[in-house]
Amino acid sequence: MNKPLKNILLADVAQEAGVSTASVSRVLNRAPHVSKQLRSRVETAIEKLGYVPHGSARALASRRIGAIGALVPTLDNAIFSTGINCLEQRLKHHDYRLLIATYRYDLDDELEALHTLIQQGVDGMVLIGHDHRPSALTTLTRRQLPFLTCWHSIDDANWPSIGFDNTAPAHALAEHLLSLGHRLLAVVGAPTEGNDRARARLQGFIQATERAGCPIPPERIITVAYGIAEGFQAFEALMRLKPPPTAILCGNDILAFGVMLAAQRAGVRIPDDLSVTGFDDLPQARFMTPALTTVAVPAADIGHQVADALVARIAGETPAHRQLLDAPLVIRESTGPLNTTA
Amino acid sequence: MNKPLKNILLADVAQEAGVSTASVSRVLNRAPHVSKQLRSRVETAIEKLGYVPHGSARALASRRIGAIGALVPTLDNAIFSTGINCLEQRLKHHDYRLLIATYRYDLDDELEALHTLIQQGVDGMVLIGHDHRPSALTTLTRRQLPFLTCWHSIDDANWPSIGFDNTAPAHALAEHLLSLGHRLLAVVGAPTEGNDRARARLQGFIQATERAGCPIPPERIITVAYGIAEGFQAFEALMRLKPPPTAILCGNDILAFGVMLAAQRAGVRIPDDLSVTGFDDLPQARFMTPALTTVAVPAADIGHQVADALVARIAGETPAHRQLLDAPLVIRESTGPLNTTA
DNA sequence: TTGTACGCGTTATCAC
DNA sequence: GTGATAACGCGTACAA
Repeated sequence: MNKPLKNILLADVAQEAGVSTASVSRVLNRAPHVSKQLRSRVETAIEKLGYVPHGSARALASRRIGAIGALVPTLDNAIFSTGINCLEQRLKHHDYRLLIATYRYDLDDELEALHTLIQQGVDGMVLIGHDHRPSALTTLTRRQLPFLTCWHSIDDANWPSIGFDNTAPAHALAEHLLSLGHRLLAVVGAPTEGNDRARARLQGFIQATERAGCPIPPERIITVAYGIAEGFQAFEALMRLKPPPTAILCGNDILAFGVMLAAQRAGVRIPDDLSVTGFDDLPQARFMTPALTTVAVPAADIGHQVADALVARIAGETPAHRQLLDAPLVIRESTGPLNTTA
Repeated sequence: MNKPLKNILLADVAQEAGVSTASVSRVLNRAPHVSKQLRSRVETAIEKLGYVPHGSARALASRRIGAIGALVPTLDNAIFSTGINCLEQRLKHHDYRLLIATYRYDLDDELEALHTLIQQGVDGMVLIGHDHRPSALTTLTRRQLPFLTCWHSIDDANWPSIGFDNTAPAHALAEHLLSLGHRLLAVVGAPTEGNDRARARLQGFIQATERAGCPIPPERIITVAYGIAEGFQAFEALMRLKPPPTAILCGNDILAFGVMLAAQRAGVRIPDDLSVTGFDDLPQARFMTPALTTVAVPAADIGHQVADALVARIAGETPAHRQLLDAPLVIRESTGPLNTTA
């Protein structure tokens, strides 16, 4: 059963089938102008010998590796892993593999990982967001490597993108709270350094409140790392303020869950005593008690569309430079009118 | 700034530095017996020309691609994405890239993906669990490809592994409930086909209850897909039973969250009216109200250790064939004594 | 439609 | 220590 100490090469298949190596290669690559008989003879030879093409040799000769690279801040964030999951599945349909690198929101690490992936010879690259080291762009364009950014909506001639507006829904969320009568708002956001999405959301919150003549003072805007525990602690910090906020805008659902769970522990009723909003619409959001008001981020769609568009670019096509997906507000029960009887 | 229409090759570097291509290659690969001066001359030439090694050519000549493959059921499961995240980070330290393929618990897909990754030329392979098509093993061993399985504890001479016991903690969880006086137990488990971990956990539940003389009848063991919504619905189905269970054992934390949130909605108090257990210890678990009793799965550790061990195997070493990590019970507040006053 | 022969960019095996 | 040069395994003009 344990056959090949010596590897079986394309040449062996050619010999077995009694044809040239070029013909075998043609069969392998579904080239046109191959007679039925030749094809079947080659195929049986491949079957018989258990031949498997050598990826690297193939890549070297064809200048195509059959894999694309993805640079992701982290996979330890449900919304990213969902997107990547879809991206990979879709790429598989196009017969592309996925090479992943994470950089934990450190743009220098991202740049380094970019170089590594390019060196590996990826046929295309996916990056998250709009914040990158300038030299990333230089590298990408100089190499003429097809690439795409996602998760943001910034209109930039240099960076083709498939994403959604982070600011507008954030703005709408804040307006929603204001319209419910809330004036004592607070924000629990993710760190904005190297993270344009977090920045865009924060700006949405700030703009809406300033425009309404009720700006959020800096001490009511706190920045914490991604995590339930972080949201939990943020709630505690905010509720120590005098007076405590009547509504908390969170930069993402996980932080919102942390806030909600902390409130539950503290006996603070949502939305009666406190309104809370998230951003992402993770599966949990609608099952929380109360169900979380949030923004539905099209993570799966992005994964699919990025795969399609990037493959198209690799094939030499030029799909839309910028593509905007919908990220609708989902108003649920975690937000309610200001309780004036309290 | 946009230099190379013509790619810069190793030969160009050699010429620029006035040395042979062999020497450049030696410098690149940190080979011994290279004089300081030659090294620095080559390095400045590389710098000056902005040379980047060609991965495929390198792989072809060296028979080493610098990437390992991972076959994962899905990334859309926090516990896997956490593990993969750590795996990737650790691999990076060893200067290896990560090629990912998902198969949605379909073992035929897994086998196909295995072939694809092998064809890509990965230097090693990571698989989840012990359930695989037999021919996967044949392929792996015939190719003499270093590989490792994880997340399970099955002692099998064919499959080296780094994992944890799924059965014992499940057993302990059930015993914990029994010791609290519960006799009307129910199980919400994940599909067991092609998933030895789910099967092992289920067996733990069943064994413990049978041994205690209080077996769980089949209609109280329901199988649902991974997801909050699925757990939610499972709760509703189980509570329609006459009599309803007083404790529910869930196959993973996400299902448990679904059950808890459904209970909350239904006004069923946990643990007073119903005890609930999970499995995984996701970050949320300790923040739920009440905090979830569960089993802490060492996802991050597995990621790290798998990376180290696989790299060691690739380097020709033979680390432990089977390595067991701890998966401790975490008793929190979602389980309590049987309420006899109800 | 099929075959020949060369090129892809490195690494590795020799000599020196 | 360093330099020629032959692999590495396949794709693809070009010729037939």
